[in-house]
Amino acid sequence: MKQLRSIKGTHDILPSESNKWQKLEAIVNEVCEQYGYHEIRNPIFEGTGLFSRSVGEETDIVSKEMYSWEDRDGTSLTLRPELTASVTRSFIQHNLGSQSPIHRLYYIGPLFRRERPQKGRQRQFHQFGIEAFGANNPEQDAEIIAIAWEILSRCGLSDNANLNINSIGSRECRNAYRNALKDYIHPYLNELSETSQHRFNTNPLRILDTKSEKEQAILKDAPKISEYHTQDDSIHFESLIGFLRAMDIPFVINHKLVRGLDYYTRTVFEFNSLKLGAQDALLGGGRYDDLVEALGGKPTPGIGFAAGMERFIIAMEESGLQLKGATPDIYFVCLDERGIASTLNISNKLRRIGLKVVLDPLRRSMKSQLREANKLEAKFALILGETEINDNTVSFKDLEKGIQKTILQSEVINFFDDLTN
RNA sequence: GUGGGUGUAGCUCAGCUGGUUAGAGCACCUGGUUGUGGCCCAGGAGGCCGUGGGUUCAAGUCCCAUCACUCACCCCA
Repeated sequence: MKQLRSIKGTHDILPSESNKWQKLEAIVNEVCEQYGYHEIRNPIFEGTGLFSRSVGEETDIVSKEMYSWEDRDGTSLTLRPELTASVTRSFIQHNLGSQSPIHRLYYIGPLFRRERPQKGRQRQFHQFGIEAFGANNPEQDAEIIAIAWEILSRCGLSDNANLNINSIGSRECRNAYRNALKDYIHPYLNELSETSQHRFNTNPLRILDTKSEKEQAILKDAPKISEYHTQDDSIHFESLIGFLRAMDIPFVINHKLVRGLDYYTRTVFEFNSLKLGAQDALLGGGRYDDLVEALGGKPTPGIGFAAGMERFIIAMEESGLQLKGATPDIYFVCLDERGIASTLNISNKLRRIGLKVVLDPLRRSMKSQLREANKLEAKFALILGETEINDNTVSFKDLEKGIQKTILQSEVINFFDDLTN
């Protein structure tokens, strides 16, 4: 039989890694709550239409990367390839907008895209992200970016990440700009790559972030989207820039930053890591003022970001982060079958006063058990053997200092209470 | 989907131009007198050399195929 292994592009997060994940999740939870954002948990799969309508039929994500299948009743279902669509669906479905004018949400969870795996890119991967519905003022944009910056900082990544921001304007701005850009590109159309030629018709703005040097050269003198901003677009963007400066968040304005999902309006931004390979986008997001309405809700502005957790973890490791898992306070060494019941009983009482207690279910020798205690970096050992059983005592050993003493079994809890206070 | 690189023990790797029972370090297990960890010492376990074909007296080593992993294109977080 062929050896069982995880599916291509999926991976197991083993205990040696999971402490990093827990650390990252703890930072996300803490920072989001500090800003008044609350967690939302959505289903892993949704109706396929949700994503084609929000993310965009022509995007790569929808057109070639989704895991979709037909359910038994014939409806098309899809493993979620991103979360803004789900959160927005949820926002509309539960009519959250009428419960309060502002909704600030965050999420952590797995996503699925059928891409060729490489460093920082998996088929099942994880993102955390936030979404704020209801406010179209630039201070909301600033708050979103500030949260991103704060999380990056607490993960030790802010020194090695660049923030790029741009405004792709409102709908009327983009319509005008799209025409101007097409007029500019049209004479060079034959020199463009096949994908760019295709995008010329489907989504010409995407041509802007091509990596092809030849195409970049052609685009050098292309019109800038900022020249087509409406007055409100300009005010919004300028205000945001002022707010970012006020918060000392460093950024670069990148006129060519356009993002791959169709629902963005006005502010778009991206944090790129210097510590990653080709997949260097750590976190990206933007405003989506038309999305709620497009999915059938009342017109409601929104803005959010999503961050790649695998990429965060890699970048944190590259930055030299060493995280130790939790180590036991006490390793309970039991040397006699008659003592097992007492060992279990005392251990539970110790755990109830908040201590981490580990014991050996293999009935191994003293030497083996203490070696294990040492390996686990336990602070103390408790030893229960024949003599202790006869005396109703237990031996206490400080494994760092090597000091040992005998205490009555009835006094163990008090002893540790005193010791740890 | 398209390229490049790599597949030998749990991990990191060695194995010269094909030649006996395939090695090291780390990790793991057990011991080093009655019940005491780290260091040290001794021993042990663990490999169909990714898989399938081929060439050869002989293949971990050469050839072909295939699969997997990986990096890059692409895409994005």
